Amino acid sequence: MKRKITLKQIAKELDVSISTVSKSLRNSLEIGEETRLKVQAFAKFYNYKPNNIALSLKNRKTKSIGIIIPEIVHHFFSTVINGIEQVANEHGYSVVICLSDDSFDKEVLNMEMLANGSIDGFIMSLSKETQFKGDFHHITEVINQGMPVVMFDRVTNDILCDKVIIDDKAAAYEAVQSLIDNGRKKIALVTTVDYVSVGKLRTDGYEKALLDNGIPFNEDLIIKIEDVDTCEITISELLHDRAFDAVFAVNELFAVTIIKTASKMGLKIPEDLAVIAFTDGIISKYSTPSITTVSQSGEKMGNKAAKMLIERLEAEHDEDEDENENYTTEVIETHLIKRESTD
Amino acid sequence: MKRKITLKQIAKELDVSISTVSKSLRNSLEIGEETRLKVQAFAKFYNYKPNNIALSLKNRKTKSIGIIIPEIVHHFFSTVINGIEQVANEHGYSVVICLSDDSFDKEVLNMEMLANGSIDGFIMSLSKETQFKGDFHHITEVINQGMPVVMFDRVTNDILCDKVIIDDKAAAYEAVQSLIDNGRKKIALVTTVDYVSVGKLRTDGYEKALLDNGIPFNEDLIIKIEDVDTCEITISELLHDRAFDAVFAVNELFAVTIIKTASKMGLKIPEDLAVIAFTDGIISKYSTPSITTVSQSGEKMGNKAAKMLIERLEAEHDEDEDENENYTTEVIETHLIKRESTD
DNA sequence: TTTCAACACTACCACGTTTTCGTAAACCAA
DNA sequence: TTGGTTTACGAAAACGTGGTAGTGTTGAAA
Repeated sequence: MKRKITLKQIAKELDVSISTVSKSLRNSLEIGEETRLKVQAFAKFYNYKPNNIALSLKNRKTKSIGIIIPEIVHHFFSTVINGIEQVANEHGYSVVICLSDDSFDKEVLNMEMLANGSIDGFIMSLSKETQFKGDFHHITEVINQGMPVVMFDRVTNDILCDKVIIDDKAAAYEAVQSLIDNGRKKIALVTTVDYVSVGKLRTDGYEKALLDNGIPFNEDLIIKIEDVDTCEITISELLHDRAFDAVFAVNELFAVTIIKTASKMGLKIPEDLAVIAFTDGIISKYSTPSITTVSQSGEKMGNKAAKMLIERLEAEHDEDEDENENYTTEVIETHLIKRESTD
Repeated sequence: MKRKITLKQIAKELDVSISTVSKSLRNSLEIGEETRLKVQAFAKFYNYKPNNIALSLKNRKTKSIGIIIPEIVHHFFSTVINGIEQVANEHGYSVVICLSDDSFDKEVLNMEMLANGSIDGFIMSLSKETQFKGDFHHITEVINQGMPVVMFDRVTNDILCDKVIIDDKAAAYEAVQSLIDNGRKKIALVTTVDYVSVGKLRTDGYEKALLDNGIPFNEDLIIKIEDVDTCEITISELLHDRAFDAVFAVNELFAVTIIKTASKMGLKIPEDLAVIAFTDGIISKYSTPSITTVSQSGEKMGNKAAKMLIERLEAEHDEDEDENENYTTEVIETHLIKRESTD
């Protein structure tokens, strides 16, 4: 068990000073060729690699970026991480991931833990509880300390920073419009209890599409679901009354559950019931019938978020005191992926 | 934009020495109460938090653990990360994640990047390419430097370290046995090209179950699939001949594809074709019909792996030179989750 | 012979912490 | 007063690195 070798050890071994070793390895001209080569050979032999921690301390840069998301076992978030990691890696950054479990306290804790020097900047999506509370002091604090933050998907207007989102309202509008175009009149919206920003926006889009097409907006057709496992009853009752002939679900889990319930009742998809879901994940693709979805390219969001963050990190160096923080909000394109659940 | 405050700044501001500040904050008795309280109040007011990087450098401990996995957009791996994160968090560790994309080079690169001080230990699952090449020098090197490594799922016998696996062979055996118990005789195995260790083991279990039940092992019933998207043809041909009445698939993607293909051909599941898949993910749960699977609790694997690693990290401190590395291999229990795709 | 540059290298500082050791001042007993 | 202990604090080293500013030697030009 040989510990990693340091400059100091090399210096001692070769009987030169630490600086000589350091300079030799960086090919400085101040060092004579003989010494330089000797040091380099020695370093190579012992596989010398500078210690990241020491470098971080010295440069005040860790070359790693912190990601805070509500959960990781979720296709959308995994793809975002994937997207972030790609760009980060290209630029020599590593990613540190913390999960908030949709809890405010964990989000705060994790941010504080990472903010004390561990990372150079944050990419995050708000936890449900944080959105509900509307308490963002932990984020402002981090930003005030000069640490750049990029928010994605679940963002808030209360914080000024770079953001990456999709146009939830427009996407929902498009989805509902396509149902209407196919002759559907009674379109239900299946959503979550809506303190989460995106749920609200999607509902807005749904409503607008209806109204623009002269279809009255009916509160009874908005089904709010707290827990997926208990929603079957509600849905089957409504289906029994043939209260609607199409469904727009805010996520694919709701969609697939509805389809399963409807199928059990003998309804044909899409003839008797058309279904569109938000968020394109694996379930939609492999469900029977496969589900038409609104794509929400997590990878692209991740790419973009990482790019924005890294750009800001590298820029900071130069400007320094230039306080014109022109934050931008990037909107990622969505489109409808037509599959078997619609005609 | 106020930068984070340091001990030095506090010291200067209060006109005491750095050591006094440090000691006051750690409630050392050597410091008089008056000074101590003054310092603490000041520190609290300016929200002083020790710098993690400096602490890491001093303590030679980063309190973070590195995870290297082939990909993150994969339910199994997400759950493992989840499991690791839970335990890590409880013990005050953060996790740094790097993706190998199943590439040997990226795996090596990422490990080298993290090994230079960024983390205290690794939890990893081998990339396909690494398993194929059989080149593990990057891992031995890290271990030789005294950095503990825990491998999970895709492991190798060529490396001595702690491991967390499931008994792939036994699990496959159990699955196939259950098909046989239900009267199936012509059982196909759908697997990947098998340089990945687990594929091999599952095949072994499949074979053993057949032989133990006096069913001849038929090479033609082993279907090796390179790419999911192109496998439909192969499968439909075989199904057409009614070459088999049951399928054991090494992952749920294969399983769901088979079910879709069979359904299109008018076959009834499970009457005409029973299906069991390895790896319990969301697809199996929400597919129609839902798929019977071998559970492979990623979360438990993650929990266990993290526990093993952290235990070793905390222990190291004491023993130090005690070289009796008694590595263990933990086997996580699996069980069959019966769903609609079998009778 | 002096001076000046080039060369080859070393000293020192800073990054932020903790910790060991040291020491001045105050107090007490003899 | 002397010697010893306690109280309250400070100096400095260490972790590993990298940059700036020296320092001393040599050789050559003035």
